[in-house]
Amino acid sequence: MSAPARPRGRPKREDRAQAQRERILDAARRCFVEQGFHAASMAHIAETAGMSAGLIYRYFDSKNAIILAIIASQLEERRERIDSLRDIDQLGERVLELFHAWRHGDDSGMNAALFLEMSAEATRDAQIAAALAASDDEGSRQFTEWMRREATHRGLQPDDTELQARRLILQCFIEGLALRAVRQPGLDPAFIDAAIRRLLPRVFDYAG
Amino acid sequence: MSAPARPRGRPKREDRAQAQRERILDAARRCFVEQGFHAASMAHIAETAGMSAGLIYRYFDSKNAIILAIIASQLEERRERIDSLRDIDQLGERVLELFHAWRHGDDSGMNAALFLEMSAEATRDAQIAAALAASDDEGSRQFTEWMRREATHRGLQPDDTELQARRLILQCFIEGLALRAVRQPGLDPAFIDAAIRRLLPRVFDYAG
Amino acid sequence: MSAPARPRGRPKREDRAQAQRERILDAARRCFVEQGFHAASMAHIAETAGMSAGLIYRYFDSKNAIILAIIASQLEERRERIDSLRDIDQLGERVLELFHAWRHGDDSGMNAALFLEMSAEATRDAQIAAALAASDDEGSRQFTEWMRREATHRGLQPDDTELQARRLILQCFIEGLALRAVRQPGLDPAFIDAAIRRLLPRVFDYAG
Amino acid sequence: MSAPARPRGRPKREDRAQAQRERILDAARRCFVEQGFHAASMAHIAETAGMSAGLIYRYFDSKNAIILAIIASQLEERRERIDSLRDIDQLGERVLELFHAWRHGDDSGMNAALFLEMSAEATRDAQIAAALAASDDEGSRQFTEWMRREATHRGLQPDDTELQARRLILQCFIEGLALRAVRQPGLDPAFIDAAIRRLLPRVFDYAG
DNA sequence: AATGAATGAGCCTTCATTCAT
DNA sequence: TATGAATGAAGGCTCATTCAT
Repeated sequence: MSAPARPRGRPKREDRAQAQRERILDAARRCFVEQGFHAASMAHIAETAGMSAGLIYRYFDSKNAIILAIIASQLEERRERIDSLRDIDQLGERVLELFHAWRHGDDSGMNAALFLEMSAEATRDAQIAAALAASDDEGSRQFTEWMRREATHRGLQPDDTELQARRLILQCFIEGLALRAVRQPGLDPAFIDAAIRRLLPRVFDYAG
Repeated sequence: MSAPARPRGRPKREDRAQAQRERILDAARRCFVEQGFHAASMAHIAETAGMSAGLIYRYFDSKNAIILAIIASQLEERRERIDSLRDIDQLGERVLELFHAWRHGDDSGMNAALFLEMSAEATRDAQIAAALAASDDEGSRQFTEWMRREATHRGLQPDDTELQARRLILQCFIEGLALRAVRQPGLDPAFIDAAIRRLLPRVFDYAG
Repeated sequence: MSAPARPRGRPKREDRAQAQRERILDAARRCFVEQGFHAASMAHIAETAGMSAGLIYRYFDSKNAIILAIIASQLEERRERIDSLRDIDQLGERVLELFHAWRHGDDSGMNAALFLEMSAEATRDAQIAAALAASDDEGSRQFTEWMRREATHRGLQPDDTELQARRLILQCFIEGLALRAVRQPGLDPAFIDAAIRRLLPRVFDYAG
Repeated sequence: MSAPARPRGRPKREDRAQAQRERILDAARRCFVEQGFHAASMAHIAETAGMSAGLIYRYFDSKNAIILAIIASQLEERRERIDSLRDIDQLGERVLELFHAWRHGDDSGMNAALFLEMSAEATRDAQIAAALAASDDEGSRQFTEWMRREATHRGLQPDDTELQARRLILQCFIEGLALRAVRQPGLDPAFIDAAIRRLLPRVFDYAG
């Protein structure tokens, strides 16, 4: 009864450590975005985080551990993003928002270049590959569930094959937007909006 | 008979130099695919190319110059790919072929991880960004032209806005497949084929 | 009854400090044996001692001070070992016991590798060199005295030159056993026992 | 026929590489003697060798490889020392010479502190332990053979147990001298000579 | 008295690049 | 043209030591 409480008094130790970890992750994200995983040095990350290089190693075992932590945090965000997805009308907005976040980065450090690089890195790092695969699996399941609920809500009963095809199309389209965000930073969002409005009704079989 | 008949009396000098450059680029492509831009060392590239590290610098100013040259060569390939695109029925096949090449690599060293990494690199390197942007522009124009010809051939006259939306959707979908190739190397091609067969008719407004 | 009766009213302060010092020295000995002087980290010593790294510095000025203290404590042990040496028949047993202690370590942390390492360190550290030299001097004197008593007891009167030669031979043999303990950890003690039984009578001129 | 010759012309490549390796080993030996294995930095070794730190890695895989190479070279020397051992009268001289070399170092870098430290290191490094064990085995065999020849020459036929005991006594004595060389650098060689003259006849059962 | 967060110097190693041959 | 030895600048990481709490 008294254990999980401790709201008052002193959060201290644990909390501070967590704050430091966040500080490091924030700095690392910024550096990775600017320079890439390999080009960003621990010294630069430390400087960005406003601490000594050695101190980072009290909170992370290695540079690779930082990369993995960043990946984990981004996966967490994606989970929340899908979780909070309401009806189908909101989907388009959300995709557009994602494009914005990818281009400019948001508070959470979501960024398209980082997304691409970590994906490429999966080819060479088994830990990263495993983390991404696990996350993709969960994300797919989550999104498929959402699609099913949506369809039911509209009185439809699409079979699983159908749903999986829709999911793959959407997933590729959205992830393809990450590439656009990176390679065509000046791309007009209105243009993307138009494409979304054209694509979604056709994918979900309803009159746009 | 004796080779493609080099214009007589012509400087064989330049040919040799060009051959050396190709040899280096081939080796570099292979190394970059295996290890990534930054992790691949000049020594390893030289070894793969069967020459000394120093010699590479007679043909390329720096490691970065090699990266740029590889990007340029890949753009060239894309041009050819679009150029040789025939009717709309072929489009699906081609996309599937591309997915295969991305996953397993083909002779030309086309590879999804490399594609992602070079895209991410554009964020940090102006030269790369410019090269990619120029190529994307050309590719878009090329593909739009192809779509227009196709439509005309089928007795339609889609307006430009329409065509651009279609192009963006397709581009994102295809480039998104690069991410799938990298993050989900075990993905069944038949599944992708199904998605393509579902997507294309809807994008191009014809009965699949 | 209540412990060895600490002089009444005396500062228990100093006792506690002494206890802490011992705790640290014990831990350090263990770590040095396992990893060597330089490879053993203060953090590891602290952990082994069950205290924080910072606290060690309240009791020792530096890592080097710990090393010196350990050396001093081992010299003290040697003094006791020679002091308690009875007749010549016991000498062989004692040497064998020493070999065992060197190989497996005993409570006091006596260990051959540590012995060798501290000897080598004397080459580079004047303080260590001085401490070892002083101790060796005392040990030699002590042992020579013991030999003289022994001889007298058996009705002999060996001259000093004679005694010094014997001492040097024995000292080298015994210290050489430290090297064997380290380089040949599987060496059969019975074999060493045989060598001892052969050597001692010849060195001390009596019928084994 | 022509292969192994190549005395004239250009030794070049191979020879230069070997010379560089020697240069590095010499420098490393000096540094290790001065500062110990762990305390000696690659930078310092490089400086002593008159080259850049990076270059060392063209000739040795790691710092540890240098240590192993030094050990190997010292073992080689020992082999030659035993090989060239003639009659028993020479043995005493040789032991004394060894003591000198240990104290002052000779061309080959033989040095007692280094000998002790590498022995201690065997406790923690399996590769070193294996190298030393193999060498000790060979050395013992070699020396036992020499003793047998010697005995035969003098018309004796000691059994193997006998020879092994003698060998162990001598080995310990000699290796113990290494400790003396380190801990008592001012020790008078005449004194050691006396001990040797007293020990050898007793160990080999002849009238000194 | 005790903690452990924090620092900064230094370590081993790698690598793009240059240059004498 | 071609080699590969050589360099020097980092890079990731460790650790003795200090200090605020």
